[in-house]
Amino acid sequence: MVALESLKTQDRLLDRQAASSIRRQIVSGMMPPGHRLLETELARNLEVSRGTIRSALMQLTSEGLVCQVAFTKWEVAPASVHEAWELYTLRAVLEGLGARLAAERATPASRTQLAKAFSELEKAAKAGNREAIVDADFNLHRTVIGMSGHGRLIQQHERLIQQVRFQMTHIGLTARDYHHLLEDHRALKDAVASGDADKAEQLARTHNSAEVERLLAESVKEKSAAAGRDSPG
Amino acid sequence: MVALESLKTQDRLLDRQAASSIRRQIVSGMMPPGHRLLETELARNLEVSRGTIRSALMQLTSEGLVCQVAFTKWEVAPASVHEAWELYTLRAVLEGLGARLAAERATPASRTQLAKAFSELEKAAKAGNREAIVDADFNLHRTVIGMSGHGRLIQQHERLIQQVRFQMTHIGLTARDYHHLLEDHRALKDAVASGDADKAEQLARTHNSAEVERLLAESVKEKSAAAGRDSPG
DNA sequence: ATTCAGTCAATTGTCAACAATTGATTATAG
DNA sequence: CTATAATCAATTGTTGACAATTGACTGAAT
Repeated sequence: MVALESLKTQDRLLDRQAASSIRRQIVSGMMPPGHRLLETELARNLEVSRGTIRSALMQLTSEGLVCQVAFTKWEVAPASVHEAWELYTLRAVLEGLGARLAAERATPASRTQLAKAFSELEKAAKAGNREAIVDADFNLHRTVIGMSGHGRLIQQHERLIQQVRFQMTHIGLTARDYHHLLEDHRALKDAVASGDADKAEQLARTHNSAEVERLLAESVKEKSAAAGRDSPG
Repeated sequence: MVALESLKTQDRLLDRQAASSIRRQIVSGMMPPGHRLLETELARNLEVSRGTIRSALMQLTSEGLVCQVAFTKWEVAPASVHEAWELYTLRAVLEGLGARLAAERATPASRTQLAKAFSELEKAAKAGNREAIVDADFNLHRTVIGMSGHGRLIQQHERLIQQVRFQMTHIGLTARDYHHLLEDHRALKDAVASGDADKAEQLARTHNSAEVERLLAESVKEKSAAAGRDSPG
């Protein structure tokens, strides 16, 4: 049976649609960090009222993509190594919990779904399609979290992913080589599918911790390079 | 030097004040789970416009205290064992991360603050003041998280605490005996203050896991008692 | 008795006008 | 020339009116 799409979906509300539109533009990099958001301009472009835009901007603020200075302005959230550090440290523990619960609750159906998500990643990696790899990567993580049966975790994780994509675009964290990426995910998938909760949690955490390490390493490199330029003598 | 209160604080915005007012009423138990929230009535009571109330309700929705059914109604969020389970599992990993970071970054000043927060709990426990104990308990956890220097963690933790208090009020989880409570917190405080990150994380996690166990144990008891009433033969 | 379309009151969703605040600009005093 | 106060345009904050949607109620057809 195909689940009938709920007619009471909230997506038809104008403020949600406006938020989706602006979110896409932020996450895709079209609107860079610090970009000023004018209610009037957005209202004109999206052909809705200012009140609707305000509602959308408030949603995006609660998602961490927009910042508000009361009585003054709205801006796209800043991107920095510290922001990225916050996201990855949070992500490590949230995905750790998700992987543990997923392993404990795996069913034949969810295992199949997980295997499928992994094979999509494999396919993308073999094709070498950069964008498809990123999508499949996030989707695999989303699948694991979805298996947890933890509503709040699922929602927070989704928000986190959007923020990670946003920061990635602007921090310029280089991609890992596909072989290691694939093996990391295979191990995680197998741990979850086999019900090894401890191992699943540990793999999910170290997977993200590794990203933090790479991030900080690159940031140190950049800093020392900048210092070298500043005072080359 | 006393920090000058920022004049640009967002608290003077009417929607924030309205949200605070409604939040207080929900967390304190005045508005029970499922209680219907009428925009017009709230607007009348708080003497602001409906638009302002809408904005407040959206904030509270993003905080997990209110639910929206589009075009139909706003309600106080449901309380249940599952909700409480979600909160405590999340809390375990978030406070685990917070305690780890706090231990890594402890300074003389923050250690003093932590010691003070603990002694407040001690004082409340000795006095046997139920409400003061709960406040001091949450405040101690807040202090640890605050030491992490992790903005997103601090914000999410604050939201989590509000939700926990709300659920506690309505699930009716009985209090632990003060002795064990105090010793748990003393151990956590000492681990953080001494910079033992691994131990701090582990203590923070098990402290919360224990609450989950108690929660589930009581829920099973209630269920079997209910089953006993239903089919006593 | 039951189903189904129509009606209606209650409620939420959207909008456009108005008020308040801010930061930049200009004018003024020293 | 600098510091300070007054002014102003741009922008956000708040409101009340209007539109759309829902769920309950009604009554006719079967």
